[in-house]
Amino acid sequence: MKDPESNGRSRSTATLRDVAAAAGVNVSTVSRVIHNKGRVGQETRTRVLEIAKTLGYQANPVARALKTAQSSTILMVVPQIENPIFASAIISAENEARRAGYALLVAYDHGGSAGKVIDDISRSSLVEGVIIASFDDDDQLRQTLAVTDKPHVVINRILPGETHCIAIDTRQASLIGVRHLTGLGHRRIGHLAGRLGRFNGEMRREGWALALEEAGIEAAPSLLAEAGYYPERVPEAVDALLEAKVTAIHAATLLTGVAAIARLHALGKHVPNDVSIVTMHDDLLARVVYPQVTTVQLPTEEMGELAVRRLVAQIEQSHPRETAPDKDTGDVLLLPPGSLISRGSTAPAPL
Amino acid sequence: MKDPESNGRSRSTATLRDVAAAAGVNVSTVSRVIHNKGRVGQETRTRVLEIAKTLGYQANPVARALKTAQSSTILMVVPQIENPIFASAIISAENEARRAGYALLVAYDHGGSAGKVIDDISRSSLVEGVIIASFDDDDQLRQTLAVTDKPHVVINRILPGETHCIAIDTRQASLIGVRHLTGLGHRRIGHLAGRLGRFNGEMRREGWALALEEAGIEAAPSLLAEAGYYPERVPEAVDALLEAKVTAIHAATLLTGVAAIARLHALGKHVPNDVSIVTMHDDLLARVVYPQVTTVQLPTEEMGELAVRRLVAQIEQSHPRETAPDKDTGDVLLLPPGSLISRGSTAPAPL
DNA sequence: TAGATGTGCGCAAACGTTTGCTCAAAACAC
DNA sequence: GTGTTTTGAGCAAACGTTTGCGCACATCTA
Repeated sequence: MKDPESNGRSRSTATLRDVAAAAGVNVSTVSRVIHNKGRVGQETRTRVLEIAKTLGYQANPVARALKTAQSSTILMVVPQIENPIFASAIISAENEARRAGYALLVAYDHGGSAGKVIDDISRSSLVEGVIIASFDDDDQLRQTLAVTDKPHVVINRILPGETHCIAIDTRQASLIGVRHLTGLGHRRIGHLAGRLGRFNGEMRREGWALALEEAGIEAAPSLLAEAGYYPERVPEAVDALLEAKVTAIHAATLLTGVAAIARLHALGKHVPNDVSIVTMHDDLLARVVYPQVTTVQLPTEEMGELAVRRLVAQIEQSHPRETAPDKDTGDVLLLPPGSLISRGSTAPAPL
Repeated sequence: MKDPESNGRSRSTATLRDVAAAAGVNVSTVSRVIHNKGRVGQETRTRVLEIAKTLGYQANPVARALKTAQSSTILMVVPQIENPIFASAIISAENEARRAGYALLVAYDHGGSAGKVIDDISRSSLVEGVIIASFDDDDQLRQTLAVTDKPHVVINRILPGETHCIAIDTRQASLIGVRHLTGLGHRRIGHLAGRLGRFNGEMRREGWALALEEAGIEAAPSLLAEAGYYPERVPEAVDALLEAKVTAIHAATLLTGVAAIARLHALGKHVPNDVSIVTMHDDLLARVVYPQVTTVQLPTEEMGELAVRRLVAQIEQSHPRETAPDKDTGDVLLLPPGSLISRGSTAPAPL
């Protein structure tokens, strides 16, 4: 404040002006050199570059953001962080963002509406786009998105009417999982459902029903029990399925699948001899319990990565950068699941 | 670009100038009103405030950051996000940061050195401080911190020589857990160790040894098996402990504790009748397996929250804000663990 | 040799704030 | 009524960039 010159050099990083002065050129020249933009002579270019390096020049991202109105920051809102699906999506998103030169803000939507979170953050920070995963219902989410005029992509679900969504085809994942069971000779296969009436809950239920249909089995209502994402609701649901004499359970989420195994243990049932369990998403959790869980891989990392890729594409098409525009701007995207990982929780149906 | 006036109003949010113009005052006056700084007449103040509201004025955080050299952004680097300890620390940190008016960048240190990550991000974004959790060894981490001239606080470990560290007293947590076992009459208590030689690994081992000592039991080397944080190393370690005829195992982490239970199951041992298991950190995971895991609560959320509080205190003392300086700037902090949660994985020692 | 075309670079305005200075008017003291 | 303090608000510089414009000089073409 009192001695800007020396302050600028001693305390903080060198500024464009410092470099310019040292190189005996104008700041604009330095700027052009840095960005490889405009015409600059070869010798000045190398000289400037060299001086910039020795001075350790680092462009001030804030100043750049102010001038260009691009903050290179994106926001990702998730409803849970402990959910391994989101955890892995976050990791891959952060990575991809960094690679694309963006910083990723991660916010946690406390079960409340995501809108408030976005507002809060947009107020204190300038975000250029939002990746949003939310458990809000369709209308609520649409409303949230309507308020935010920024580019956005919705992940982990398809929001009808919304152009940019990336979800995983969990119907297909369910189909694969349940087919494995029918292939093992199971006929009475229960579905430990996620939240019915919501996108993912329904998709999974449909996949289960489809597989049964394929095998010529009726998807009786008694074979369906809802537990949402809440392990504490699992015991009751499992008990209901046992009541229906199932020999196998297809769990909509890894967590509830594991909880189901625990419940069966507690009841003295053997997994997989008495009851087989199959679920989806292959995470560490599937491998630390006994028996290890048969599951269907879900491309969660791909989802996170693609989300930022698409978001960045949107952002940069509104204010084009130097990079060639990515063609990858399809609309709704439903990623196919990976393959089935057969582990100890499934076995042929008892005779 | 071509018509800044209308652009400013129509496209983006209203600017300070817009408000000033509408109120018939100078921008500086508006600025002062917004910040409650300097002398402004009562009537102008209310008028400006009103106009600002109807125009939906939102201060541009980037411009402010440029002028004040405060970006109100902090960075948190963690080595794992799927580790429930970090996950909960992240959540609480993000929350506290938001409350304090800061945005939280979360980055994932890919097992590599944290230094590179910090560099990367600092380049693209202006962070004012860093919260860092790292598995790097002491020297490496010290080096990383030395390069970064920003305020920082280290969490999840005590780094000797570093002033701002917040860790959890896992020695005490181990002590509590193992005491529970000795209280149940166990005499042969194995320790499924974390990474020995590292802060947390050692603390936990020490706590275990201490509790044994208290009970007049020798901490024989055969009672110690290292598995790090890696579930895949657990089976072998558990087998070694069984070889040593343990009746109880104290696992250094929740994850390896759960994996130990799985291994015992696989071997046909009953938990807790044959072998009791106690571990630490009470997370969802502890409650979705069978039997549910006896564990010691860890104040991980408090750690995250305190970390940003301390960091913010550091930041604001270097360039004071209007808020009164928090007194809470003690140095190394070792948070006491919570209480023992007794669940199904522990039982009295077999006779 | 004169014009036309390029090339390399400086000038200065802008992005939206914050803040020290200045100064007129209002309020007070005597 | 004059002189002094206080109050309210405008002016303008600055934060570190980016970029359109323009100018001087070099290079070509006829």
